Amino acid sequence: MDSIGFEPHDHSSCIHDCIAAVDAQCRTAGLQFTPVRRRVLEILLQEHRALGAYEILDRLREEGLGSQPPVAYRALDFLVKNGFAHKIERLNAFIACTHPGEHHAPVFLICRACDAVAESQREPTQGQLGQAAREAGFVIERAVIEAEGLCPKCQHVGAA
Amino acid sequence: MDSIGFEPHDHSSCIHDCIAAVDAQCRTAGLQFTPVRRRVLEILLQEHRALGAYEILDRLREEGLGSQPPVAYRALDFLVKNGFAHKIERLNAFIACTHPGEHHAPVFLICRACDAVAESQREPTQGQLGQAAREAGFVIERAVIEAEGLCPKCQHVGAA
DNA sequence: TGCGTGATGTTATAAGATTACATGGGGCGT
DNA sequence: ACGCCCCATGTAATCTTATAACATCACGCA
Repeated sequence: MDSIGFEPHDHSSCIHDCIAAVDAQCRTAGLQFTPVRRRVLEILLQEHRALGAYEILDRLREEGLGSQPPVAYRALDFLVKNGFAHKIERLNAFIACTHPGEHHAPVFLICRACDAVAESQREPTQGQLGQAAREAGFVIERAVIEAEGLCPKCQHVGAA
Repeated sequence: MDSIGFEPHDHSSCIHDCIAAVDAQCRTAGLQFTPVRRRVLEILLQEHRALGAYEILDRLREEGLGSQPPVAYRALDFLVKNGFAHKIERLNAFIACTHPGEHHAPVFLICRACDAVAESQREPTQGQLGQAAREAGFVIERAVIEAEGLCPKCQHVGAA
């Protein structure tokens, strides 16, 4: 799994590896990786784009795994809280983490043309955000960093 | 008006100055700074925190300036599009810009205890986000950078 | 067995945002 | 003055996103 998500890669093994990693982590952390939670993560992993909660819910419904919003939101809460998925605030949508379990300070690059989302990692307390916070005497606990623009592929297509 | 919003300051003059600055800018840019738009900006300026669209709508309603959601959303769209206000994605809420008209790459520091929001400016193409984008071949058009944590004042109160 | 904890099922509703269509007022060319 | 266009506004309806509240179930454990 690479840190940048725009390159082609072996997707089915990427899915399998992620599930296995999360499964192992849940075991050691004493967390219940239940069928719904696992399935939601699989659904998210099938795309390198963000899915809305209701999009996920639709798929769960088709599979008979639950039909009401709280089912999807609860699974997503679990995944997000434990760092297995992230919420993209800009899109009100969710995406699987590409570095499950690693120390977390995600940065997202969102392509406005093809909706692909790449996740990268940065130290939030360094760099310009950290500097702004230090100047203000502000203590950062979490940071949302989401850039919107064009991925390499889409820069060369319509070239809007 | 300072670039960091946690210090005490002369708030009524800050409001007045902002409105005057925006008014002048609208004049030169040929934009209509209508009563609803002006009032919404005033409402936002009265607080150094983000307000939801419906919170704003409630105040407009009390004043007889409009009662349906589109009234508030349209005014907010105008203000955001022209850089006089910003949307805080993390909160689904809006805040007046503290640097109206200046070249814009805002960074927000959101206090989770008192809800104060400070706005600072950074060059988005520099720093860690820019670096991540460059590595990925991604072209940034807009960036959402919102840090959540504790402002100086709240660090010394309950000390959660 | 009985209890507590955490996951699920289900109903209802809150909160945030947009679509669509009707109305009105100001500037401008004729 | 007239008609026209553009932009802003008024309003109803609807859609999307998210949560509250409460019942039930399964498991581990005293």
